[in-house]
Amino acid sequence: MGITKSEIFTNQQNEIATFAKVFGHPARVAILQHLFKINACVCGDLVNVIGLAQPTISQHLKELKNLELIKGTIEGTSVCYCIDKDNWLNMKSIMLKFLDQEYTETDECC
Amino acid sequence: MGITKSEIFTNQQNEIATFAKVFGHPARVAILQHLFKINACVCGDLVNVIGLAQPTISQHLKELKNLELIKGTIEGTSVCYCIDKDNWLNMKSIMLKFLDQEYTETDECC
DNA sequence: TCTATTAATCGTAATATTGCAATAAACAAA
DNA sequence: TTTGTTTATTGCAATATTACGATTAATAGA
Repeated sequence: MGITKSEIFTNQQNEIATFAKVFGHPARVAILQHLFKINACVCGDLVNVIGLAQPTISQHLKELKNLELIKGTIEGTSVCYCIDKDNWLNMKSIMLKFLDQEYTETDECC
Repeated sequence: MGITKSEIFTNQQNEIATFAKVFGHPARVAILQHLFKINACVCGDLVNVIGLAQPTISQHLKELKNLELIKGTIEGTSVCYCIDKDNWLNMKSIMLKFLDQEYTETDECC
């Protein structure tokens, strides 16, 4: 039905999935990598850098803003985007708990 | 159009997005957490543990198998699933490179 | 062989996502 | 005010995802 049954999962599981989902598109990965790389705010060159239409980029930026992974400051007619460092670290710690799970190999295993 | 323009992104960006996408559903997060937790193979109790219908679980397992994050061994009438440890570590190192990007705060930043 | 058990596949409905043209909104500068 | 620049929003078409009933396939055990 295209609808995820979030209510049968824990908050932690839904949170991990929500963060992962936003990274599940290469354009959003590219946007974040660019923001890290230039090490400063981006005012408007993302459309040229990524290569998708302006409304499409704007939509991807909105999803990143919704999770507060980036923040945008209005500078005249343009908007200045950068990584929201605190929230990025918070997300990272949640994702690391998931990725770093330990698995003790046992004989029972296939 | 619902179709991702993978060709305009780097292999690395697409790879990150592909892994992230599979973690972008709480059922798959829950399946993986269960496989880590019981620390052995699971032979068929996933449907009871997760709470989704058998065809749905089977479909999620298939996606995890496609990325080789889990492997299944046939044991009589049932199938035994466990984490593919080597490939998990490989995925982890790819994801960590993305999550661990350093951001040196500068004065130019908003 | 027949029956029960388990997991995969097929088919389909409902919903979500992606992408962009067109447009709107907000502001700077002439 | 008018014009140009930049970003957000709207609306829509195409495709993807999620979920599950029905069915199939494979095998164990009676």
